[in-house]
Amino acid sequence: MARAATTTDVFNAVAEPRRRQIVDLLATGERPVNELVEQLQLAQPQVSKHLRVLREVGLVTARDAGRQRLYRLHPPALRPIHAWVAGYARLWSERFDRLDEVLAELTEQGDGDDH
Amino acid sequence: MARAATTTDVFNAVAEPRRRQIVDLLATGERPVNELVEQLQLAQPQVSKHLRVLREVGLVTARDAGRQRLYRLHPPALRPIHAWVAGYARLWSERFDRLDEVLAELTEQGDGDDH
DNA sequence: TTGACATATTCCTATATGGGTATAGCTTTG
DNA sequence: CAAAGCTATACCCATATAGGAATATGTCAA
Repeated sequence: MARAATTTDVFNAVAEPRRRQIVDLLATGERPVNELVEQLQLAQPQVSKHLRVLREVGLVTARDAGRQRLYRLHPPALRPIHAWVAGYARLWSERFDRLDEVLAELTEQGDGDDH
Repeated sequence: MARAATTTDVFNAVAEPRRRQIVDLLATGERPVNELVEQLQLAQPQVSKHLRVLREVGLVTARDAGRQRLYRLHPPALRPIHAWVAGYARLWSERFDRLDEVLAELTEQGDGDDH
């Protein structure tokens, strides 16, 4: 067999540097493909393809605005990654041991929303 | 061009499900390839190959023990991923807003070690 | 030393991209 | 309606795997 499809897994989607760049660019807010192309110094078709992947894993959403299409970041899609890595964070920093406690407390208090 | 080499990037190394499984198995402690093969239900050569990738990105270290080779997890290698994702964590949970403050405080106090 | 174990490599194959280029599909403007 | 602007797709190509199978390498046991 070959590799697993990147399109169905957030880990894979984000493993591609360009796509991480796109995510970073969208961190500040909605952006048209147009602008991403410019910032990334990459051909428009390539950018559209990366956006497609990001859309399929739920990391971004699109909205039509005239002849442009505005893309917006959807952070919650990163949750699986965060959840996985966070489990190891305390293994390299003692600070996170105390953090576990803090988190536990905060969790009891209120509930964070999902997207 | 084609894809970037998975062997030089932790994000890519961990994008592969099997390799994440290996990391998880090593989370509890040192393990011989032998045992990983059994747990993963995967052929030995494949496991050795995945271990090679993990070794090259610094996620695991190996130690010879008789005819076995014991692999040990090296969590700090996950730092880049954690750093990147953590930045987005507060975007899906308000709890993390307060967490930012807590982190800032803890950072001032003492410094965590690196591996 | 020979044979059983435990791992790492090598070679081969099918497949999933990532980028390049051309083009189709829409929308707005003149 | 025609021209121009903005995106998404369709193809084509080179390349990096992930697995499979066989084999090389190194170590311990009889």
